[in-house]
Amino acid sequence: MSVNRTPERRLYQQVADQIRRLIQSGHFTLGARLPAERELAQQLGVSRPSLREALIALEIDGTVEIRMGSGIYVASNGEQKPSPPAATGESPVELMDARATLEAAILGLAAGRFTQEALDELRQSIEGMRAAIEEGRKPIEHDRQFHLLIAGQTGNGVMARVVAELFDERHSPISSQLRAHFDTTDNWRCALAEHEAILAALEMRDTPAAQMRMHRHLEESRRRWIESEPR
Amino acid sequence: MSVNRTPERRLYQQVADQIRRLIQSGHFTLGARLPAERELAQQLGVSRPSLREALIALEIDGTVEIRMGSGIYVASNGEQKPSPPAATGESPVELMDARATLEAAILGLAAGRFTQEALDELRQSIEGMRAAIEEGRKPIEHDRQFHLLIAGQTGNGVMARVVAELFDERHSPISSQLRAHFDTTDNWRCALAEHEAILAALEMRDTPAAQMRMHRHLEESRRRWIESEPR
DNA sequence: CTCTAAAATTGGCTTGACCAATTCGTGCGT
DNA sequence: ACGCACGAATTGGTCAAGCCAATTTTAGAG
Repeated sequence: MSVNRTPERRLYQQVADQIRRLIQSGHFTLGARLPAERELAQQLGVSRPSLREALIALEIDGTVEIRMGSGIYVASNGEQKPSPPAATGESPVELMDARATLEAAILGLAAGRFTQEALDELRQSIEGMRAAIEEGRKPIEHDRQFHLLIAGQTGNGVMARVVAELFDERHSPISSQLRAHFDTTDNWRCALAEHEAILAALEMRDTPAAQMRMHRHLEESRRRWIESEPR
Repeated sequence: MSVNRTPERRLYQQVADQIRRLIQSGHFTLGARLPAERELAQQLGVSRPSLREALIALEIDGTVEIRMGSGIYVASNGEQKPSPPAATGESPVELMDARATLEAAILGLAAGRFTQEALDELRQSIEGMRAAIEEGRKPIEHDRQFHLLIAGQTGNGVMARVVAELFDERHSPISSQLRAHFDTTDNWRCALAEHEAILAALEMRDTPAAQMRMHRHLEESRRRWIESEPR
C-alpha cells in the first residue's frame, strides 16, 4: 500500500491523503492505534521524516492524535474539524443577516465601554471615509476600521476576529470583482451617513438606538449588495 | 532569536508560533521572502527537519507559501486563514465570552422559529447526551449538535458556521489535550442541566429566558474550562 | 498474585547527504 | 549595449541514520 506519488503535490500531502483514505475505508478504525512511525513509513514506502510531516498535517486537522511513547491514534468521532469554511453556498443575504445580528449584539456589549478617545477614533474614521469618497476612492479600509473599532471596544479578540472575518467575506477580492459596479459614490455616501448615525447614538450613550442603527446599516448594505447583483 | 523551547508543546508548534510573531511584528513583511530553510533553522536554533515541520503547519494555515527552488514567502493579505486561537493569544475567556454574546443573539433570532419537530430534535440531543454521560463517555458531539440545532433554526448558514467554528475552537484537539481532566462526568452533568434549562425556556416560548440561560450556560462552561487550567 | 525494575517500543529531534527546481551570474554573439 | 544560453549557486524536497525521552511491556522476585 505504497503512496502513489505524483509530482503535482508535496509528498506529505499525498501521504496524509493516503492515511485519510485508509481511515475512511475502515482499514484503521476510529480510536485505534496506527502502526508505529517506522512501520507505517515502511508500509507506505516513504521515509520517516516524510511520514512525520504528513502526521503533522493530520494532527492539525484533527484526524489523528499523537502521543509520545504511546503511539498514533485515529481521533474519535467529534474531534475531526469540519471542512474548511467556505462562503460558497452561503448567500450574501445570509452573510449580511448574520453580520446584522452579530454586530448589533457586539455593539450592545461595546456601547458601555466607549471612552471619549474611542469616540474620537470613530469620528476620525468617518472623516477619513468622507475624504476618500470626495476623492472618488473606495473607502473600504475606513469602512472596515469603523466596524473593527467598535468590535475592539469589547476588549475581546475573538469577537473582533469574527467581525473582521465576516467583513472580509463581504469584501473578498472575488466578491468585490463580481460587483465592481456596486461601489458607487452614492452607495458609499449612504454608508457614510449610516456610520454617522451610529456614532451619534453612541455619543448620546443611547445603546438601543446604536444597535438598531447598526442593524439597519447592515441590512441597507445587504440591500445595496443585492441590488448590484447582475441579472 | 532562537525558539524559546518549552516541554508542553511540540517543537514545530513553538517554531510556527515564533515565525507568526515575527510576521506580526513586521520583522517579515507581507509578500516578502523568508530566509532560506537552512538559514532560518540556524537563526531559530532548530534543525532543518524541525523547521520544515513548522513550515508545514504555516503552509496549512495559509501563513506562508512555499515554492520549491524559489523560497518561502509570507502570504499576502487575504490569503491568510484565521489563526488557531492559541497562536493569536486569544484566551479561553475571550472565546467563551464571544460565544455567550453571539449565541445568545442568535438564539434570540431563532427562538421564534422553533417548530415542535425542532424542539423534539433538541430533546433527542439532550437524551443522547444523558445516555453518553451515564456510559462514561464524553458527549461532545451531542453538545455540538445542541448548539448547531439552535443556530440552524435561523435558516442562516453563516450563523451556523460561526457557531460551529467557535465551538470547534473550544474543543480543538490541542485544547482538549491540554485539558483532558476538564471533561469530568460532573462537568458534563452540569452542561446537561443547562441544556435542559434552555430547552424548557424554548418550550415555554420564553425567548428572553432562553437567551439568558444560553448566556449563563456558556459563562458556566467558561468557568469550568478556566478552572481546569493547570496552575 | 502483585510489585518493581529493566528492556523494548514508541515518538521527538538532530545531523548529514543527495536530488530536483529555480534563480543568478557570466560569457558570447549580434 | 543588449539578449540569450549555459553553468553555477541557491533553494526546497526527500531520505538515512542516530540518539534522546516518554510510555508500555515483560520478567523476575517476594
